[in-house]
Amino acid sequence: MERGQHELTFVLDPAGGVPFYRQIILQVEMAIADGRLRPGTQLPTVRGLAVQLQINPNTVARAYSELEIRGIVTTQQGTGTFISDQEIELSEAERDRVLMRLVQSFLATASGYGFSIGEIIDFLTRVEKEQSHGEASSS
Amino acid sequence: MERGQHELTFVLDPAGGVPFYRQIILQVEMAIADGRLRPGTQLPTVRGLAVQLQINPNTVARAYSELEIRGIVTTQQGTGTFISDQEIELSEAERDRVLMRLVQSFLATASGYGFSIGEIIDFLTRVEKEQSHGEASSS
Amino acid sequence: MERGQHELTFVLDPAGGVPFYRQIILQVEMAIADGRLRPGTQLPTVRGLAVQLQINPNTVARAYSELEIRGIVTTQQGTGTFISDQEIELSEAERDRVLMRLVQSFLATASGYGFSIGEIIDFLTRVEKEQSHGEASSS
Amino acid sequence: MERGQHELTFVLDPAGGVPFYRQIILQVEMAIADGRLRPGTQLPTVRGLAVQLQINPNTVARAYSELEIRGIVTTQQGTGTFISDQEIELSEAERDRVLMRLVQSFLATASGYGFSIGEIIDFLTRVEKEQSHGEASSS
DNA sequence: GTGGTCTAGACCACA
DNA sequence: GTGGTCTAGACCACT
Repeated sequence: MERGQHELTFVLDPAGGVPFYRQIILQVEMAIADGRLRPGTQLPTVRGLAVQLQINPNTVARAYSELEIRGIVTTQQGTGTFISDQEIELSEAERDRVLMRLVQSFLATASGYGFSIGEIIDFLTRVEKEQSHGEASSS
Repeated sequence: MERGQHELTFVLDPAGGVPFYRQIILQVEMAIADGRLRPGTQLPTVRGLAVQLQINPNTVARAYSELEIRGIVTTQQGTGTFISDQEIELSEAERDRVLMRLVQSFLATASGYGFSIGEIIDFLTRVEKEQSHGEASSS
Repeated sequence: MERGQHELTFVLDPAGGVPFYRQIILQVEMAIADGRLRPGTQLPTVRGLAVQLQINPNTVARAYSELEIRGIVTTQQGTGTFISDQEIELSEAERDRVLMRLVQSFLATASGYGFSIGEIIDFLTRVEKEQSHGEASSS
Repeated sequence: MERGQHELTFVLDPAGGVPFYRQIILQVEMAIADGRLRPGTQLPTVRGLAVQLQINPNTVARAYSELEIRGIVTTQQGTGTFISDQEIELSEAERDRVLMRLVQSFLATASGYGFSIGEIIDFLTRVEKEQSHGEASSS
């Protein structure tokens, strides 16, 4: 039985114009979002991932460094890079306000492309199902 | 689930790395595929849209010129830019890819604040209800 | 009459072990903190500052890029780098909590070095005076 | 304004780029200059301090060894590390430089959240009052 | 002209 | 072994 969503393998798409370092960042973020990467987990070493992805170590370092600035990972000189504890403690009210702002800006963008809220909800629901599916089948 | 919007409003997202001119192109294309923009309709003037979006007129001009090269719009010197008769086909997969990109970057941000997909869906559902209420009473 | 604090000139100290890019970041932050740099102001161009400081453009770019990730500056492709509008709107209660956290961690560190709160207040008061002095004398 | 603290507690700041071993060295030096650490006093064991600070024992060892090289502490095999008789002079300017560095990085962060120096001073003054109250009642 | 990305490679600092 | 900094230089994309 494959372990599915629980393994983290980075894949780069040279086409599409999305820069490598941004692809790495996105994949780390998504992996955290759906639970494949948990706080404390060590990321691949800069050099290791560079070899695996066949790219320059600087490019990996850049991705990791941006993740660190955003507080998503923590890096310890000479030790490695780890997923942070992610404690953005916000009060309930504050959380709602933040979510409101995020959603509003997202909806504005999405509706510029002609997507309706209903469509977006459908899409998210599908994504959610896939996620829980992955978790359920891998245990 | 019903699709699309009834008005055409350009929205630029400075983040995400997608260049402005490409965002404009995509939004025009999707609006045509959508039926929000019909053949013969005039697009905003270069200068007008530039002011509205707070960007350099050259950027708008570049988007329009690329749209013209693709045969999607026609420019009439001194008159304006108009949607041509050209059909635009956007497969469901195409649309999904765009939505996927939008949703991914949104989810990445939101999960950084500790919001789960479920939570976001709930929130969106609430927003949707409010909206349909608003529409119902205003029609 | 010299304009004093109102001019922004970057100075790098090769000694001291503080990396160049961090020195640049610090100087931008301090300039914002004491009002020499206001929202909307354009920073020197990457290449321009690199020449002026006699360092590699990449190093300046790195500093700017970190400032952008932190939301302190905004960069527009092909246009330049600008001080952001800095709208971190927080409720009063939230503000207090954030300040409390910042101060606590700062005090913990400072007291590790043997500084008392009184000493720190004295120091800050001196800094504040110098700032208002600068502003007053330059008008 | 009275100076210093009565207890010696090491505090590490992972941010700011100052390596751990150097932070430890500085804190020991300042504690000696301060009178919080007197000749003959035993420092925490390498292993003990490492556990307490949640860092690698090698890092503590490196700090101690550098302190020994400078003649500031003496290591007695199998017994421990002790403060030597060596006087440490820290000029006012020296102290100020350290405080300046601490305050600068703190102000940069705080001003990023929109806090002014005045506000911070007010807050610190309140904290100071509470502390002296606490001390008064507990003595 | 502006900034962005990536490479190659050197050298350093930390654990 | 780990990550961090800096350089030099190429090439691209946007305004």
